[in-house]
Amino acid sequence: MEKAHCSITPKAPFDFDLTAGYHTYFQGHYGTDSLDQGVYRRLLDLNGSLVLASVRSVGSVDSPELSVELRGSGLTPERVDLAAKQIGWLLGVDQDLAPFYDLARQDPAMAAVTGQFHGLHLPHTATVFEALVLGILGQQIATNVARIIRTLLIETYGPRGLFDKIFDGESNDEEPFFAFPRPEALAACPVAELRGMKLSWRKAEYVQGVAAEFAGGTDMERATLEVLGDEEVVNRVTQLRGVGRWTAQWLLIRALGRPDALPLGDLALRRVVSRLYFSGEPVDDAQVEEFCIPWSPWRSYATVYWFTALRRGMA
DNA sequence: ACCCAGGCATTGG
DNA sequence: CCAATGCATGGG
Repeated sequence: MEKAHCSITPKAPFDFDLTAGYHTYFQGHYGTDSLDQGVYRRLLDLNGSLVLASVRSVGSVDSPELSVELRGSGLTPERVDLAAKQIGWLLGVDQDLAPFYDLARQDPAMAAVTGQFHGLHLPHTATVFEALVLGILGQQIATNVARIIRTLLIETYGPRGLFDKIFDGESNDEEPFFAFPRPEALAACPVAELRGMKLSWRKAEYVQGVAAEFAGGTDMERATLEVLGDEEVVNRVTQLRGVGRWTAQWLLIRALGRPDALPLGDLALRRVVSRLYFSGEPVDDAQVEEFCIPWSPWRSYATVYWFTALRRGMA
């Protein structure tokens, strides 16, 4: 077991606790990610070998700096660099929040939200596959139910590594960490077995199908989708069974970091827009879409900040 | 016991 | 092309 260190300089403003916390749904632990005592941890799957990254802030919101400790084997300089890139991507460190904040200033409700959550960047998933599977697992069910199901899938089929929990120290207190399941692992898993993950037949079929697509080589990897326009990405991923416009829009936000996606159909989005802007009167998707026109081309940011307000009890 | 929750595909008009 | 329906699970 080798150890290596590196540092990352996010684009300011960057609030580490908020951003890592959003990634874990403001729970100490959510699926593959944990935020504990100011340390964000994630088991990276670097070309098939497992590296535990422990990240903490050594700067401030306006002068951010992250210290990363890596543990694993084969930590060559190239792989350390790759790990740093992945951590940076997971935490969205390169995003420039300024244009969105400028727009938010014109809206009192949003100005309050961006004031409260100043420095929140939009976290990303490690892969397109991860965003798709998490999306499917989250369809139409309550977030806490989704959390149970996602965690079960990850801890059953995800690559597992045992690591000392102490940051930058040694102890005999080892703890298991999980990376997101690889496509091959889920593709090899019969639908009947996936149903044991508290999935409906339908969702088990969706997950199996998406896994088979990615295990067999696909034209939907991030490198491929990256060069396409939003619409073209949506057209392509909605070809997959189980992936509709809601999942596709969340994929644009979470897996590709697109700034202007809008997950219409999302009940929570309707609820938060209703509460913040329509005095709690119910709104439908058409009203949400119309209302969000002025937020373009920053609708992903508006969406994530509204969700944060909702999750943190501001709406 | 019910009803709803950060949808989707399928089916029937 | 729009509306209705089944689906799994856990919490209110």
